[in-house]
Amino acid sequence: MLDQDLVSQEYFYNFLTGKYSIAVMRRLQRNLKEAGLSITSEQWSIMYNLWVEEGLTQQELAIRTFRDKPSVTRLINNLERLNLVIRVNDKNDRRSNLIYLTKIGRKMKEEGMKQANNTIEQALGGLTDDQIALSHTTLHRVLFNLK
Amino acid sequence: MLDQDLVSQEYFYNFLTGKYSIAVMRRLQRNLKEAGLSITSEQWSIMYNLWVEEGLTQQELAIRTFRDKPSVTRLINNLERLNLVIRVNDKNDRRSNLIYLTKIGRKMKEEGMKQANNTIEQALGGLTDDQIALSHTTLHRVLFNLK
DNA sequence: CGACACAAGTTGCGTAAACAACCATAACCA
DNA sequence: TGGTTATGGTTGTTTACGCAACTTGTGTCG
Repeated sequence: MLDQDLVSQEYFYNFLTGKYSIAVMRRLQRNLKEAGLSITSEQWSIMYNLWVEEGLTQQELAIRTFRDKPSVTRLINNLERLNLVIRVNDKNDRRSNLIYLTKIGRKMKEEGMKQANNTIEQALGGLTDDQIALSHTTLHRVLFNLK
Repeated sequence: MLDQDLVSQEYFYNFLTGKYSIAVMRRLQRNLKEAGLSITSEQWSIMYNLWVEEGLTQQELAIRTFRDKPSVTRLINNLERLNLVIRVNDKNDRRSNLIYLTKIGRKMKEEGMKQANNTIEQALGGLTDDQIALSHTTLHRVLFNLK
């Protein structure tokens, strides 16, 4: 491969190294902070899934956030320390923890989603609905390919 | 915002939480490992920029990889320990370090780029050139918006 | 029933991240 | 020229990640 190919394919390599994603997550982090929510974007991703559905197992959260089990264990540890979620041992399968939001965690939903939507608007500004929809298809395929 | 909106907009929130990027970077990591290259995907992103152009400052590497200065400092530390790069103090501006590849680092280019291209092929399999080009436009805009 | 595979979660270790504070050198400009 | 500002890099702290190894509890099947 020639050097000029390296450069012309820069987009692909930016994708490989997470450049786009770093940009988006950093902005989300900043927006959350400015809104007075002291959670990280990673913690947000757990909270988001619980806002959609409570009582998920850590395993299920790992799948939905595409993180591994140890990462989820530690994210839940930190969220529990912040009094945003609690672990409830599953009576039917004592291996599992079911994760529930606390009152504070539930109350955070409104502002948390607002900042998420802000971030998305900032990221996608100037793009048409068609462009966005097509990228959706593409990224969905990427996830399917790599799963 | 209603709960069903949460779900229908799932794509956006996956983007926010870096789900796509995690998938790609993890695959790159795996491909590198299977090819016998013991570097992380983050280290790869530094090496890639040096394969394109040697003698960059850490500041310039930070901009090109969209990472902050401390991250680059530590990535270079680790790459130096692996004997893949060296810091050379700039005679003209003694604040700067110019980063050069070692022989080993240069030799790694071929296999490193091969695995990167493998990863991209795996990620984009089944997508048309048009789809890919459009996503390129979209992601480029995202970066522009958030820069 | 009991051995064995499997699944959920945790812990250990090395690496990487953001942010803030800091040092050294260079550039600016009054 | 001398003080202020800006820039390149490092260090400290907390958080997060990936992988491997481990514990505990469930399911399976001879």
